This record gives sequence, C-alpha cells and structure tokens, in this order.
Amino acid sequence: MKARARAKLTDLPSHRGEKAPGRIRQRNEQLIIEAALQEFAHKGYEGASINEIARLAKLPRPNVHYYFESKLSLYQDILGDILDLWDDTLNDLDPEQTPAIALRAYIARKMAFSRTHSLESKIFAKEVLSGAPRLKTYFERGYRNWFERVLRVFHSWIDRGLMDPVDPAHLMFIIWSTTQHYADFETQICAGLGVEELGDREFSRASETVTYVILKGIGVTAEDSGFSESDPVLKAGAAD
Amino acid sequence: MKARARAKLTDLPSHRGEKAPGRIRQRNEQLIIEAALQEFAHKGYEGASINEIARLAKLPRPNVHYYFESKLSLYQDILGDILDLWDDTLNDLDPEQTPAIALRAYIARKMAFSRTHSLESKIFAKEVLSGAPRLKTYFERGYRNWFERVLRVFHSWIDRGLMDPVDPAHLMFIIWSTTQHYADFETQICAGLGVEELGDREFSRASETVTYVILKGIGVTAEDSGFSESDPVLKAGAAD
DNA sequence: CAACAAGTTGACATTAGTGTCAAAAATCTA
DNA sequence: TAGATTTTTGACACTAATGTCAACTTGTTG
Repeated sequence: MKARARAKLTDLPSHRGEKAPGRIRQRNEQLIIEAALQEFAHKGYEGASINEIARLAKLPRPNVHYYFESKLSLYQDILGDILDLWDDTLNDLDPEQTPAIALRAYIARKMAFSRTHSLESKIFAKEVLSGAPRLKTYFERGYRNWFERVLRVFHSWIDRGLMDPVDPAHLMFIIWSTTQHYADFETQICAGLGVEELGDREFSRASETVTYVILKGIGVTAEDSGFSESDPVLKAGAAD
Repeated sequence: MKARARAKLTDLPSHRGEKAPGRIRQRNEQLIIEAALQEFAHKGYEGASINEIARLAKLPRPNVHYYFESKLSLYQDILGDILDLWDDTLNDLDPEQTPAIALRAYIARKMAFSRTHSLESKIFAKEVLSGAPRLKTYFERGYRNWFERVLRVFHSWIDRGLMDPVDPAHLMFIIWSTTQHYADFETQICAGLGVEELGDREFSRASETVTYVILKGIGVTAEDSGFSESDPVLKAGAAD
C-alpha cells in the first residue's frame, strides 16, 4: 500500500499502526522530493514532467509512481510541506513587542527564508501566479485567518501611536513582496547586480535596506528600532 | 510566406516590400495573441498548449500554426512585445526632477501598468521565476543598461542630499517588487482583502500606501513630495 | 535460511502534444 | 467574373507524457 509520503514531517514511528517508513523508502522519497522541488520550481505544475523528476532523482520513472500516487499528489504533498514550513517560520508577530523589534525580526526571518528556501518560494509564487487553483482552501481558511491576525497586530500598534496610520493590509503586502522578491526574481536581481548568484553580502545588504526603508517609512524611529542615529546602518551604497 | 506577426507594433504598411497585413490576418493574429497571453500567464511557457490557445481564440488549431511558426516563436513575439511596452511606459526617471516628484510618478505608472497589463506582468514573472532562459540576451544587454542608468540617477540624488544614502540597487528592487506584486500576486491579495478582484479603490489605496512608505522611507520629506504635513494622505486604514 | 514484505524494472496502453501537408474554400484584385 | 492569393481544414506523422502491470530482485525478520 502506498503511504502518504510526507518525508519531512510524518516520520514519527508507530503513528496509528502505520509502520515507520524503512530507510530505503525514506531515502528515495527524499530524493524524489528534492528533484521535484527543482522541476516544479523550474517549470511549474503544468510544465513539470515525472520523467524529468525521475532523471534528476536518478531513479527509473516507474519508481516515482511507486512512491507517489500521481503527479498531482506529489505536487500537493510538496505544497503542503511548504505551507507547514511557512507556518513554522513566520507565525509569530507579537503585538506586545514594539513594531521596531517585531518587524525587524520578521523581515530578517522572511529574508532568510527566501535565501534558504528559494525553490519552495518559487513554487508557491508560480502557483499563485497561475491563480492558485491548488491552494483554494488554504487561501479561504488558513491564510485568511493568519492575515487578519496580522492586521489586528498592526492596528493595535497604530492605536497606541507606535507607528504611522498606514493601511495595514498594504503594509503587509509591501513586506511580503519585497522579501519574497529576493527568492522569486533572483535571476533579474543577479542581472542587475552583475553577479552570478546572491551571496551573504548581497542578502545582508538587501535585508538592511528593506528593513531601513520600511521601518522609517512607517514612522518607526531610530531609537525604537535599535539603530543609533549617528551611525546609520547603510553607508552610501555608492562604494562599488 | 509566414509573416513575423507582430500584430501590435509592425502595422506600418509598405515596410520593405512586405504588404500591409490584410484585415483577416490582423484580426486573427490579435485573437491568437490575446488567447496566448491568457494561456501563457496561466500555465507558463512549458505548460501552455497550442491546443488551448486555439480553443481560447476560437480558431482551429492548424490555423494558429498558419500565423505563427511555432509555440516558441509565438511566445518570443509576445515576450518582445512586453519588453517594448515596458520600455515605452517606464523609461524616464529624470535626475533633474526631485526624487519626490519623479518617484511618485514612476510608482504611479508602474502600478497602472500592473493594473492594465496584469497578464503581461505575469508572463514576465513566470519567465524570470524559471530562470529566464528566453530572456538571457535582454538581461545581459537592455536590462543591464537601463538598470545602471537608474542607479546613476539615484546616486546623483543622494550626492545632492535629496534623499537618504540608501543602496540604490536595493531601493530599485523595493520599488519593483512592491508594484509588481499587485499584478503577480493578485490572487493572494484578493484573498487577504476578501474581495473577488482588485478595483479602483484597492489600487489607489495600494498606490498611496506604497508611495507613502517608500518616499518617507528614503527620507524624502512631506513638502518635497507634495503632501501637506497636516493632512496625511492615508487615513487610519482602520475604517473598514 | 525460509518466508514474507518492499522495492525495481521493462513493457505496454492511452492520451495529448507539436508540427506538416495537400486539398478545399474563401477572399481579393484586375 | 477569372485568376491569383490568402485562409481554412481534416488527416497524418511523430514525440512525449502519465499511469499500469506483472515478473523479478532485493531486503527484512522470525
């Protein structure tokens, strides 16, 4: 019987009578998922082929079908894993902290996510670009709730005079889009910067700039944000 | 003989002995291009099918091949048109203007582009997400030049003390990503806002918020930017 | 090591995709 | 309206995709 094959999260043994997956299954599912991440990120759901996934995973094609019921279920498993990752990483925006501290940390986490999970980010982006036909329920439930929770946090900060009365929803979109951009538009960014790939330097400079502009842009002052006024984080940027 | 089929731009008659395209050709190429915009935006290059394009254009499939040599050439024609549109709309960032005025106008134009050309924007985004294999030359030439021109403008503003010394490249990415987002992530934005589609209200609110945050974020003051200080553009945003 | 479970593999069925062609039909032009 | 040109269309060749299967091999466990 084919297992549901959530290699990353469901590795707890003896969960409901299902035996823990053996080492071969574990290894192969992992190989397939890694290959699939590449292929789906590269070609999107419609354009991806199981053939290519098998090639990347260095397994014969029927083997992929042995572990995953169909292309769709493989894709949905991956999407599910991505949403879980997301939740784990980006769930806490604490209204009790100051916006300076909370947003600074949030942006840093989101940028780190773009860096370490760029394939996942791209898959998600492609899905949304396509109208998110395989994320309908997520957008109707989980996302809606999460988003409204975030809005309430922003509102509470605004009410307490900790930031400018900027439209919270659009502020969230600004944070989202800028941080997401460094994963999704990597190719364009590299072309602009004239580098082959984004390294530590570029990422920390990006993170600093984004943080600086957004925090200042919503009226969070230097002392609140942990910057000292006489020593701005950003030098001229005109250096090179 | 098959023409190169640039329905939008090459409609000048008697250009090099080639006759002006007849009305049937003109109409059909337009139908095909509009259908292809949808299909490519929805599925990406790899996932799109000529079959579906033909169905959307309400033409028999061989007809599509009659007007366009291949799927690739159709796609490349469309990509080319998009780049041309881009150039026409977003080319002028004048260093002689103040950053307040120039950036405000630029953001407004870019947001309008996201609104009126969301399919084109999505196609471009998908191409970049895929690593832009069919935009290599563009990124190596046209884009590079344009980007460096923009950087020089920012530098000149910074040198003259008209804005904070924010890294110009990353500032440009911020402007790009936020404005682009309203086309590419439309589905997610609608889910967050709880609306079916983005209307005038949402777009102008988005435009205002993005402009406000970015201008303030780079230290462009209210008087420079055309805002009066006592009457902020953004009300609480807590209204609804 | 024997028996059972798990994994591998080549072959096959089916469907869908791109691109080609020649002949028929429609349209244009003199 | 006759002849030339453009457009339409059904049929075909070819490739590649997904998914299935049964036979075979390998691993696991008492």
